[in-house]
Amino acid sequence: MIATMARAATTSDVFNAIAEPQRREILVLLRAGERPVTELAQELGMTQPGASKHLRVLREVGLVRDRRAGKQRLYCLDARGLRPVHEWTGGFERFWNESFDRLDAYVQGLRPTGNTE
Amino acid sequence: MIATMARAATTSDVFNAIAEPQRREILVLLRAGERPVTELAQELGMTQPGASKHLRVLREVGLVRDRRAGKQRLYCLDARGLRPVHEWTGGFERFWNESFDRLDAYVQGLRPTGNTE
DNA sequence: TTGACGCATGCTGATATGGGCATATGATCG
DNA sequence: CGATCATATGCCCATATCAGCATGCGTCAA
Repeated sequence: MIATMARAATTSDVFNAIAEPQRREILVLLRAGERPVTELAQELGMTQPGASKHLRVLREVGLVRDRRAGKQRLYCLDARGLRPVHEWTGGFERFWNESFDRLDAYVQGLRPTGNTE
Repeated sequence: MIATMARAATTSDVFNAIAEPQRREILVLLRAGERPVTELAQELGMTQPGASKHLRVLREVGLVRDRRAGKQRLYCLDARGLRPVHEWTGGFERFWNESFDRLDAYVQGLRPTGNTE
């Protein structure tokens, strides 16, 4: 393993897990309660295998848990893993609240990412 | 664009930008104030080209801005882009605060009293 | 102008990823 | 047991990504 390691495995980090838009959508959907794979896949317009793969990643970082229910497997949210992310970003709160010296003016013409959900 | 698109470009999404541990470290360092590339590279134990590349990604999603200062190029934080992330994760706050009905028990590594609802 | 310095880029190699698809695995029912 | 739904996996492909290295480019000093 002198390898070059292109990137830390997505499966090992919550930050990476939620870097995927579709995985974020899954999490949002699961706020409404546990759901079987097929239903999630359908509501998000992805294939069943696709949903399963994303769910696996989410499960491996602990953001979701699964439970057997007959033939189905119900996935439910375990958002505790998101807390570190919330806190980490929170560490920058004062930097977007305080109107920087001249930062505000400087950046006036920029367009924030604005990707809210 | 018939492509299979393996993943949304990192450069287009803040979530992706902060999925990289080293980039997060850069952001943390920049809270202390603007810094030239070489200094960042040195403090984070990465090569100068490496730092430049990460800084580029951060710049393209708007998390940092740069300013010429003689031969140097000073990078400074613009954390506003982190706000959406903070808010998105915040949308899950109640899920890690409220002690779920039986979630708490369930997850604490034990079996519920057979009370499966 | 010539260097030296500071930083950005381009290129390569190894690997991680996500999507599509076919198929294995599991569980339920007749 | 065999048929069938519900999921998980394995494979392949195209692409994204990261690290290392060499090099291009702009700036400042002599």
